[in-house]
Parts: sequence; structure tokens; C-alpha cells
Amino acid sequence: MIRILVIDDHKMFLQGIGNILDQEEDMHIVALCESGEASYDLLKNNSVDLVLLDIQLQTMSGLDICKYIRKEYPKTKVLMLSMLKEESFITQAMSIGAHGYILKSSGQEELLKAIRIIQSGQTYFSSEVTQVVMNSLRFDSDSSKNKKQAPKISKREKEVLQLIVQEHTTQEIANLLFISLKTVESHRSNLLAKMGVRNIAGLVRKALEFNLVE
Amino acid sequence: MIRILVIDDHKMFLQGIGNILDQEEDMHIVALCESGEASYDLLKNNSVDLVLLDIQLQTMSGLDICKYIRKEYPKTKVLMLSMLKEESFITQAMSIGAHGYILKSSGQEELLKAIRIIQSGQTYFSSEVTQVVMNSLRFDSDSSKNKKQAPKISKREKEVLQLIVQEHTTQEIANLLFISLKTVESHRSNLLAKMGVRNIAGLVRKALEFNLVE
DNA sequence: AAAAGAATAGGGTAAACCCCTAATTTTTAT
DNA sequence: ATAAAAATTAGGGGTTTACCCTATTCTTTT
Repeated sequence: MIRILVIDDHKMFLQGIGNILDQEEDMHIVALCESGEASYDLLKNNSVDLVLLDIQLQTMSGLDICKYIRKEYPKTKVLMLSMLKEESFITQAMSIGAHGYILKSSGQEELLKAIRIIQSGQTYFSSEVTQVVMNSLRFDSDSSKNKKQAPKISKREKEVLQLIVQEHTTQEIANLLFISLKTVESHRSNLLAKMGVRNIAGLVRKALEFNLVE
Repeated sequence: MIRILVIDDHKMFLQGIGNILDQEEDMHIVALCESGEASYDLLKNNSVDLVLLDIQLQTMSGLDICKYIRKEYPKTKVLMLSMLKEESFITQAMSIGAHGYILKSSGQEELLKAIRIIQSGQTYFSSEVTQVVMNSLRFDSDSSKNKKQAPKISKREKEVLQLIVQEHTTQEIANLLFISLKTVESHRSNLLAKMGVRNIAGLVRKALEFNLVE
């Protein structure tokens, strides 16, 4: 039995969802909740397996509720519902660990399928949602929009950078790589220049930002 | 008629692909190319609608060839082929504007389907590939149970830390906060001790790791 | 009131950083 | 194949910054 909490501030939609889920033998509606605020108490006082959550609520963002649920009730699954296939909504929902994302325009078959897949431990993102994400990740050089890319650093520089990030001093790096202290200093200087930073703090920040280490 | 160039350094695979495409009436094989280097001349001397490109070549990366094609021949479509569903390969291919990505384990139906979809102006990423990308974007807080919590640092220390990460020197921080150089140095030392690191490199790494800045 | 932590600051030393130059090797482009 | 560019190596000589230890005053907590 999947215990489900539904959060949506459109009463009509809420009731519609309620009717759909009521007909399923393996699903139990814990509550139909009209506001994000009310959901906190419901979560505290009930065992909930899965939350059906509208991303666009009147008074607060569904994303914040999702974040809260993921943190406080890590075993509870979250399926986001949305009117729109907005890229930023979708990627935000994914980054905070929503287990699924479907559109309200989906049929009830897809809703039920998503719920069961998520309950089984997998994730479910509808094909339309998936397509939006995939297209957003794709850089199309036809449309000539450039994004900032990591400065090009050499193999040796990368080795040095790695050791710097691992808190090694210049002398230690020289010993580890069997090269002179002065050589390491050269690499450091070149790294600072290439990455456009003033000191180690900036270097480490950029290295992590551009995923140049590990 | 879709004019296709195939680049792959496994001769057997190349011939197999050749046989498949030969049977299709709407496709024409411009060349079957065994090395990345040779492909540059072929592209220069022929009109190519679509390049079928192995991502793992012996002497050079298929990604670099893709990048070159996207830059020099923006109208030419690129469909990446790969043995593995490696996340980094896939996201790199997408970011440089590959029009599609399928696995070599795909059947010929999927290959032909992908070619035709891409030729029509859309993109095609196989469902396995799509799943890898979607999963990589999703942060699962279930799996990150062993999250160490950030050491407690004071308000002032946090201010100093913030400025350190922003590449300010100790003297600059002293001026910005209207305190002595020596005071800032004390804060620095205490930060190093509290975070359990040896120097600024470690401090910045931990600060970003624990989201103590911004 | 006592204890603990935060914020302040000085003195001394090691490390980082800067500005140069410059040789050899490797990679890239024509 | 050859020239050009980039990478890797290293040094001299100097300035600045970071780091260590100690210590006082102020604030918060017990």
C-alpha cells in the first residue's frame, strides 16, 4: 500500500487526483492538502511514502517544500507536478532530489505509472520533461551562444594544481614530482595567469568550479 | 538523399555499418574512414550531411573531431557512437553540440531511426543515454548519508572566510573590516584549525565543500 | 561568578608571489 | 617536412603574504 500525500492549491485538481488514486487498490490517500504550510503538520503526524507536489503554489514554492521533505524525510519520495515544462523548474527539482517530474497534462495512466515506478525505488521523468533537459544541455553552435569554458591547462599544470588543492606546499610538490622548487613556482605562476586569479584561494575555487581536479 | 561519412577505427565495425547503410535507398555513404586524421580531407573534398562518429578512436578523441566539424561545417550533423554509456563522454558530446548519441549495442533499427530524425533537424539521444544524463543531474540525498557537517565558525570568521575565497589578501580584509592585519591573521589561523586544514588551499576547498560562502 | 568562546593584536619565520630570463623538449599547424 | 607555438624545465633576486605562538579584552554561556 502506497501512502500518498497530495499538495496542490487548486481544489478542483486536488479532487480529481483524489478520485483517480481512490480507485487504485495499492494506493492510499493520506490527505489532500491545499496549502504548502499545512503540509508540514500532515507530514509530521502521518507516515507518507510519496508526496504528489504541485511545483507552483500560491504562497510558497513547491521546490522549497520538496527540499524540506528531502531533508527531513529522506525516505519519502517526491513526484513533482507542473503545468509548464519550464527548464529551470525541472533542473531545480532534479538538483534537490525530486524522484520524478510529470506534467499536469499527462493522462492518469502516466500518473499511476510514475507513482509505481518511483515507489519501486527508481525515478520517473516524463518524456517531454526529459526532452527539455536534454535540449538545454546541448550546445548548438548553429545558434552561436557561447558559455564560459575552463581555461586550457597542460597535463603537468594539472598535476601541480591537483597537489595544490590537496594542500601540498610548493616544496612538497617539487619533491613529489622530482623537479626543482623553481619549476613548481613557474607552474604556479602560469596557473594563476591562465586561470585569471590572484592567489591560491582563487586558483582552488576555479579548479573546483571547472572540475579540473579528482 | 542523406550523404553520410562514417569514422571509426575498427575496420570490421566500419564495414558492418557500411552494409547497413547501403541497403537504405535514402542514404549514401560518402566514405568509410578509419582514422580521425583522414576525415579532415574527406570533409574538405565532399559534401557531407551527417557524420557517424565513434567517440573512442585510437589516436585522437572523437570529441575533438566533433568539435572541429561543428565549428567548420555547422550544417553537417554529427551522430556519436560509443561502446560505453560514460556520463562524461555523453555530457561532453552534448555540450559541444553533437546532434545525437547512441550506443554501439543498439540495433540497426535504432541507428537508422536516429539518422533520419537528426537529418530532419531534431536531435536523437537513445533512452539509455538519456537515462544516464538524467540520473547524473539528480541529487539523491538518500545516498549521501555520510555527510559530515561543517565545523562551527563564528560570524566574524565567516566574513573573513568569504573574503579569502574572493581572493582578498589579509591586508585587504583588514582594511575592508576596519581591523588590524594581525586580527585577520588570527581569524585565519583559527579558521585553519577549526576546519582541520594546513593552508588556504584546504580552507577554500572545505569552504566550498560545506557551502559556507555566498 | 566562573568558564568558554569570540574578537582583538604583536613578533618572528617560512612560504608564497613577482618579475625577470632562458634552455630543452614536445606539440601543433602549415 | 619544417616552422611556429606551447610545455617543461630551472635560476636569480626581491617583496609580500601566510602561518605559528602568545596574549589581552569583550561577550556569551553555564
